[in-house]
Amino acid sequence: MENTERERTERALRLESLKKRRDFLAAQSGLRAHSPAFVLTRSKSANQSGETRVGFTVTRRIGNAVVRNRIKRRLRAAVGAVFSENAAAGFDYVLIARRSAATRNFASLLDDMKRVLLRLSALPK
RNA sequence: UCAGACGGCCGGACGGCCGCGGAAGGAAACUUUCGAGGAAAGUCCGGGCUCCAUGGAGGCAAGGCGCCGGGUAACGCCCGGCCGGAUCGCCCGGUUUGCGGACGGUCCGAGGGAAAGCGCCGCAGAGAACGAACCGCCUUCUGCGGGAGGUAAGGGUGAAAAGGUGCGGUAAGAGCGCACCGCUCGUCCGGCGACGGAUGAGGCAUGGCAAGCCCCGCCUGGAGCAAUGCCGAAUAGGGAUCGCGCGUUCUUCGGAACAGGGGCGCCUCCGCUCCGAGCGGUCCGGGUAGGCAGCUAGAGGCGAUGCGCAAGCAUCGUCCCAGAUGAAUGGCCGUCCCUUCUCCGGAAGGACAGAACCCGGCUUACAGGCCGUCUGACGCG
Repeated sequence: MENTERERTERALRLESLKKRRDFLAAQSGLRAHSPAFVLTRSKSANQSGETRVGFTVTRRIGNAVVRNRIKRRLRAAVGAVFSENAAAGFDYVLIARRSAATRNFASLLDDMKRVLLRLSALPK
């Protein structure tokens, strides 16, 4: 069951990465904001570790292994550039990639991410 | 020079600034160094490695393989041959449409056995195989419609039609006879062998399909790195041990009497029956999450020399070249190389595709480029 799920969605890590399936599910059931290349979700409450953790979800529908790897790397690079200043500390984030994440201009990707983080902060708790 | 076929190779290059994974050094900050592919893919074969099973030999079943020799750890892979087929060139016989044979080039072939047996051979065609008569041909009979007999030369059908061509022969024909070619069998010679050559005999009915069953020969235990080994929380449960406790009295320590609690639908009495322990500490073994090992120096890469037609092998030298585990290669910039678009200033993009224990193969995907061989066209000498 877990195995087939893993095969179907294939997730990745960074910053302090999410590793457990239940952590992914928790973050995805929290707050949610959309952008052209990805969807960003954040857990409802801070985790125990106090560190900001990020996970990536790139489903098999997006493309083959090469495309999925590229998307994870680009999103990871964007997170590294933006999160330290703009993200809420201690929360779990999950980025769900869309197809255009592979080709969207990187500067636009950074703008998207800043905007989406602001929107999440503005939403009611 | 261009085009096509086949084979082999490469598959964007260099640099800068931020980051990522491993290793080494360091007390640390950090430094140094390495970091995806020819297919990493499909998981189709062959092995290494690990665990399980397994006395020896033989037989049966199932599955796989199938010309010969060599290469290899091994293979269903590779190399070199043989044979067969397709095609092109050239020569010869013959003839002038065609046909047969020899030689050479290129390509293709799951290429043992079809006079062991069974089965199948659509459509067309008379007939697709216990040697066949639709038309035709010949002989003969006739009531002129046709009948009987002979005949595989000709026509027609088909992927395939009962050895081929020619001459003789005949009523017409036929290996019926002869020559050449082909076939089968024998002998001799050459070759390790598949097989080839020569020669003799036999006129020589006995089609194709075995990636249909089958026959013959050879090979074969099973599962896989989520293998397997080690370490090992929290929580629950198991065992050992210590402390306190385990109603009262008696005891020969087995128990007995009384008291207490529960059940027999409910209340009272009586009767019967059942229950009487735990709590805390320490330690032990199994074992889950998790962690470590397996995990990368290898049938290894590169170079030289020697052997071999080649696949490849041997010797020497030299190099260390990913080891992640929600899984490391990214972002930005500059110069150059290609491709596309263009308002000629520039803009966009870089084939197929991402290691997961490791090798040898096969298959499939692949923009563009380079080299070689062959064929054709044009040009030059």
